[in-house]
Amino acid sequence: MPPRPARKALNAYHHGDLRDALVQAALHEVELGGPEAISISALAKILGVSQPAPYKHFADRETLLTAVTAEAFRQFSAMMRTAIEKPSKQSKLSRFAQLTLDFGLRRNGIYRLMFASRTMACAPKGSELHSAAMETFELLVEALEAPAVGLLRERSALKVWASLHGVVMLAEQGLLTGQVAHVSREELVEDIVEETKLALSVAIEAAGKAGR
Amino acid sequence: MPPRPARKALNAYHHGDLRDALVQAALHEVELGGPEAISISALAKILGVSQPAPYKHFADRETLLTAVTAEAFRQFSAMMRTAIEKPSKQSKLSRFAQLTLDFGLRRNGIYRLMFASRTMACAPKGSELHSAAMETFELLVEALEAPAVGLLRERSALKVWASLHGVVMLAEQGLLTGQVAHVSREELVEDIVEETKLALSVAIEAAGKAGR
DNA sequence: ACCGCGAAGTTATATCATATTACATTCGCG
DNA sequence: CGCGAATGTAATATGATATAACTTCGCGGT
Repeated sequence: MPPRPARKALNAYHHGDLRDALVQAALHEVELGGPEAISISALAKILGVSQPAPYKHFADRETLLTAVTAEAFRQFSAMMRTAIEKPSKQSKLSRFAQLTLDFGLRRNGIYRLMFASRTMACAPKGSELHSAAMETFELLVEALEAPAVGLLRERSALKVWASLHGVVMLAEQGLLTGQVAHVSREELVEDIVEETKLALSVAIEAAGKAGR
Repeated sequence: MPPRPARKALNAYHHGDLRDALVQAALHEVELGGPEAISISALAKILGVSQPAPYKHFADRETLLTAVTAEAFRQFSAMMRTAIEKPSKQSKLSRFAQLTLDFGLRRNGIYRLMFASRTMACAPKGSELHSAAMETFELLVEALEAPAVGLLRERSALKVWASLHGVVMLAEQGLLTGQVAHVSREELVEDIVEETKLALSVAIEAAGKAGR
């Protein structure tokens, strides 16, 4: 999927690249106010075009949301790709996990768009959005650095993802209370990472013995 | 907190218990269409009152959403309370986990309202809503059936909750793919439960030795 | 060089939801 | 019984989504 031609501004009448500008501006809005903050008319005003102009590029608000979400996944993936390829003392999984936590809290609006909105739930398999999300998941599987024993690896990846997601959501919702509240979120995530690695290596060991 | 007086319908003019009726009707709508499906005017029409009538009971849409969410937590808690007190072959934790999964998928609209909406993120500590959510968390801690070793227990509860939440969200979003997709969600959850119990008992053992 | 088509804008407008204001009805209490 | 507070209605302002009909302009073919 080659990136859109990205034409330059043509003149005062034709914006030139309204479609892309809409997605970028929307991402910015979402970052501040979450998915529900996206308003077609507000975006049009920001970009200095008439209110119905966006409808030339997106059939409705939902369609725009979907495109924005897909773009968010691409940016997220790019960030993660960079992070896990950079040499480091920490394991790839640890970096992936910590970065996810950081992203989830710092850019919570976008995080919610990606992982907690109806938009994702409605994305049909094979859609641009669904594919972008699956690529992100593949990155996590890669970060596990486990030998390709299929099911085990995927299951571990799933559990890490699920746990990370849970920590982000609960933290954001102020539900990390009691003594747990005094443990840093980073430690909590590291805990999850270590537990996952341990469980995975034990499982692989067991699978190896059984297979022998 | 005693339940509201629940007055009977008085006459044609005064509805009698519009506030409660609004919350119940809203819950029904959310179950079908998720948090964003709540519309004040639609609810008014359904209940046969004028469009601005709801504003006598809720300052704005947000306030109504908050009340609906709190009610959802109460219903959820009541369901869980019943489930974990009923004698059964399965452990309390297992029943809690499986029921959560079931609730999260069957009544996903309400689940999202409770665990994936901005409403929760905005609830200040000490609010009716925040308290209701914390009570639910307390139930989970109880379901762990672990000796009161403080931090360890809370941390385990947190991880179970996070993982469960993640599985529900990922399942709903169609991201349980690959071979994992062929493992039933119930097995996945049981897996999480067993892993949690194991990790907790190991940790308690270790803590016991260290303390001795 | 021109012409015409289609892409990408515009203005105008319909519809609908939120929210407020001013007014009406009824409950319940002294 | 009568008065005030609670709870309803009618009317209206505001703002968002979405569509329709019209305008502008780039571009490709002749």
